[in-house]
Amino acid sequence: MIKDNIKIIREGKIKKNKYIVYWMQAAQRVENNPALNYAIQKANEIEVPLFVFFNLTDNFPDANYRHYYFMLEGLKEVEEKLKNKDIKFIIKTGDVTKNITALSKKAVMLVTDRGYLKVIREWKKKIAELIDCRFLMVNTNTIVPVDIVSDKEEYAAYTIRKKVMNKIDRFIDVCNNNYKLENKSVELNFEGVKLDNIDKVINNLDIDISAKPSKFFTGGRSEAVKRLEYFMNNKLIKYEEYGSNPDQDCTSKLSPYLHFGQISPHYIYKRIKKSKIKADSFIEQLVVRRELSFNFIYYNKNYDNSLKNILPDWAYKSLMEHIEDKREFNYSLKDLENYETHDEYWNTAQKEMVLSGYMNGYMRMYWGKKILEWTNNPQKAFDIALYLNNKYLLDGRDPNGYTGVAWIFGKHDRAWKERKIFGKVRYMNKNGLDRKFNMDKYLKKVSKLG
DNA sequence: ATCGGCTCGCGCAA
DNA sequence: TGCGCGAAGCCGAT
Repeated sequence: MIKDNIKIIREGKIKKNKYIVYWMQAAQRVENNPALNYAIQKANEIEVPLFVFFNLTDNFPDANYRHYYFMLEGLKEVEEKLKNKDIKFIIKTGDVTKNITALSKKAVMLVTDRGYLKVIREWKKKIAELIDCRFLMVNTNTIVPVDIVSDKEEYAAYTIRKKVMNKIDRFIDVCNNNYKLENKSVELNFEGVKLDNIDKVINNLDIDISAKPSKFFTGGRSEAVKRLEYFMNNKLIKYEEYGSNPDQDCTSKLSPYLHFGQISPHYIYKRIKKSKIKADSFIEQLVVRRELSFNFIYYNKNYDNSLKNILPDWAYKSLMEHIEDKREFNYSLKDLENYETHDEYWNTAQKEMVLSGYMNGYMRMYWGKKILEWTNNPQKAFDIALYLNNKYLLDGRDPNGYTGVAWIFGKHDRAWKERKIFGKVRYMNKNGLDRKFNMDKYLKKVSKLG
């Protein structure tokens, strides 16, 4: 295990006690899970049993029926896979701080995976103050840990590219699979939530049910691997040319699985490399763009709220200089949410997201640029875009999502020719879509969704 | 169809 | 200090 891949959240002696707990949160998988591996190794070394714990929190910000359903499908697979390894898996509802604190009382140490969202980091900080055993986390969801890549918020992709690419080799092998637990019997005096019936589990949660589960995505690691193999065999070779093209279907669609940690980026990277297919532009997405997103939300605590503190000065200043510019169209959240604008391409993109939980990458840019154009205040536009993004996309509430929305407003981008509303922030329009793509084909594709 | 200019600032070469 | 260049562009000139 590589030292740099582990972070001690709370020091503390390793106590003589009943068990080790792996609190699974960001890495919802059994395979290629460095945190699980670490916990198993430690349990064997100290000669204690181990169990895996998952806290099913019903007040996770912006998470709704759609997200919970996909997540629980994935957790059901985790349950089966752990059972095959004779590792006990306990899911509990309720307050995460209380639950983890209670479990820690009999724990030799507490191991968790590394989530980067503010809400997760705050949970851990709070828990660290309440417990008295050792508490550490293992990096699982990026290949290179964000603070090893860089010690500051990066300006753009070109400033982070070298920093991350030349560290991949150091971390790529942390996710091996062949760890076996030796002490298997754990005595626990409580029962966890059963996952046999996902609908029943969801009915018992107090969550927003307005976004229904996606018919086009099934959660779980095996589904993710299936998609990866299909992508490699059929799409990867064309990815560089057609990957961003809305009239093609040329992407991996692995982002929801990566979001929930159902598949490891290390595994994807290795699998792609092993295929020997030239995949520079896919690796650019998987590694450079992805690590840039994590860098942004790790070093900028305003990632979900204040444009003033998110954007480079030139972009914020420029948008503000145009705040009084007349907007030709001005839509309410309801108009947008129900895809009722004058713009058929925009409506289609929004519809794709609402119906499927996914939106084509290029259309995500166009979609966001129009929200900026049609809203009388950039901050309001940012809030609306983030709200819709997080509500409907299965990969919403992800570092990539926050970064993608910020990009619309100039983050990680450069200045362009001055124009109305946008100022120097990059502009996009319908002509660009018509020029580059067969948009009728995209419209037809989405109309088939329902 | 293709191309240059637009415009800012980081990082690196010198 | 100067220079090259950057997530996916736009627009007008040729």
